Amino acid sequence: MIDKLEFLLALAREKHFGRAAEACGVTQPTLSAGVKQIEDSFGVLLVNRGSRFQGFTPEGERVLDWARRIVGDARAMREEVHSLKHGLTGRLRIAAIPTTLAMVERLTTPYRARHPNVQFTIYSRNSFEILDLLENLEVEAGITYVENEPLGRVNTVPLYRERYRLLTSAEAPLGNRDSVTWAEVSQVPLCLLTPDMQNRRIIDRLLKAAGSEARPTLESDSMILLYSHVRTGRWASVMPAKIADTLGFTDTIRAIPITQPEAVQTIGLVVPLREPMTPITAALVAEARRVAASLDD
Amino acid sequence: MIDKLEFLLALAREKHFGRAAEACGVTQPTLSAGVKQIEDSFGVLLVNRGSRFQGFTPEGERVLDWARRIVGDARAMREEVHSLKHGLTGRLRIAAIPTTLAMVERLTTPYRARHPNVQFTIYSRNSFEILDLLENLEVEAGITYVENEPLGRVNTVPLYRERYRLLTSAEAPLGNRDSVTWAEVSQVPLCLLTPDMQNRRIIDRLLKAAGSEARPTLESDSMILLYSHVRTGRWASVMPAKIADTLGFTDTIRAIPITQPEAVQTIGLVVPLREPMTPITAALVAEARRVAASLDD
DNA sequence: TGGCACGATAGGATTTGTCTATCGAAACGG
DNA sequence: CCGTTTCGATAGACAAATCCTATCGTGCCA
Repeated sequence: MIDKLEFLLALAREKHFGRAAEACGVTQPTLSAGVKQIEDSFGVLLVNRGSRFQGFTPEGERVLDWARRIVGDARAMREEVHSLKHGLTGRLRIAAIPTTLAMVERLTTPYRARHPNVQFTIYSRNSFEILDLLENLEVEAGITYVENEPLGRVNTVPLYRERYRLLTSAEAPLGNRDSVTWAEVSQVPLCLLTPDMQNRRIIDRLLKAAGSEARPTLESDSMILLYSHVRTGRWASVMPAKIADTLGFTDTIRAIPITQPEAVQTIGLVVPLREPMTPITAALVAEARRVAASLDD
Repeated sequence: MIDKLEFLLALAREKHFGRAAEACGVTQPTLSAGVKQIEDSFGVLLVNRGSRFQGFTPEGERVLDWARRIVGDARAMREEVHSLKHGLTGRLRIAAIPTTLAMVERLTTPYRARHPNVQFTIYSRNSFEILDLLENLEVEAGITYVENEPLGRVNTVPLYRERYRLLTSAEAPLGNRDSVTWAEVSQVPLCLLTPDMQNRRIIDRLLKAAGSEARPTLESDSMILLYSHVRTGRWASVMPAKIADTLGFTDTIRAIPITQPEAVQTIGLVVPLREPMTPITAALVAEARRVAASLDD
């Protein structure tokens, strides 16, 4: 029964019987039969199909919702029992928005010290994708903005507040200032994240509020790419203070606070709303609570 | 998998492999094998056995906790899908403490008017048993005291406040009074519920606070038995006002308010803490919310 | 109108589940 | 102290389910 529900989850993820089957480690006929069997047992069609996958029926969506919960609970059960015997082991998967990647180490390092047998997988994703991964049980936790956009059925642990800096060469215009306004920043050609990132949307909003538009000379979904450009001293960018502090720049690069308005966004850990949490997740939440105080200065 | 978890729940309930098997509609070897299989798949012993059932291991208790949730969710899923197609059907099982039995009709009558295809099963149980039945998914809802003793993982909907009356013949001592004190009540021989009932414990406590002891001439766990005795006019009792009003007594029986202290206990509907609730349970909660206002006068 | 992608179906091998019958250990009763 | 009973485990046979390979049918697209 639970296996069949996993079939449904895979199908929702892949939107394709063949790939879903592969993801479950079975053949396509097996997955088809499994889905059909659930449908028969409920007496309701769950998947609309006409020679190819066409999404779920309303009943299917409801079943999917329950399936996520039941499968998640079943995994949590296994994990908890296992950890009672062997301590914390397994894999902790986290999805984080790019601007937070440099601080993930602040969580993983003490976590690993406490639980050396846990392996990590960290994905760099935008905030929508993170919620999707959480929903579909593909990650145990996310790190993203926690107060702007609606999050869904999750628990959040605030980690720190993000403040913004203009990163630019000391020689460049504005390079000698102690603080700049968003209006001034908007006049500078910037390296920014792509617009699918919430950080970029926030910056766009702030610039617009200052009466201007963002004029990025360079966009990327990779922080390391932006970072490497800024390091040359020939490109400017707006980044969270935390990144600038963590990565460290050369002397010729200045990180200038941006005021008017002093924009503050709360970054937090996001975990599925499950009671109780899996041991691996619970340990991460505990770590986040500990770390939060020291992060937010 | 889910079937095996049901085996575990049955075993926890019956504390006996044979009876648990019977409850699941399988033979004892089948249930034994099912339990063993879960143990093997987890690599942990869940049940202590030495020629007979000796309870669960700590790991077993944790698994049991998850099993209750998973099995409950699986049932809720089935029920919800079914109700999407056929409207509300099935059986609604409620366990209520005896003193509330006379008012259950106030819930079931409007419920049935709205959902004529739902069948009811109502159990008369004490408050501990009710929580046990809820925990083990053997009833969908309970009706009991909601603020005194700890309840566990449940949602509550207050229904009404219980006040106490001395039921006695007009000819008897105190029979001509407009109100009596608990101290006075303690002097009268009473018909009361047995001490496993919370109502009885509350009355005992009130009498003790008034400096006396309960001196029941007759104890029973059945309200109809107490009621029939009191109706003769030859026995006295302390009952909630709601009962006296609902059942109606002959002219010669008086229901005298008991003061000092004016004792008030909140009675409420109790349902498992599940999100979302099963449709049948959700409808009951909705009914309870509607009825609560009109009940509490 | 072929070619192709995708899901359904058929048939057969394997695994899993369940039953009856029986065993062995512990508890019970005289 | 020794039969008797109770309870759960085990063995073996049978039935049911699951899963695979191979193939079919349909709609889509060039």
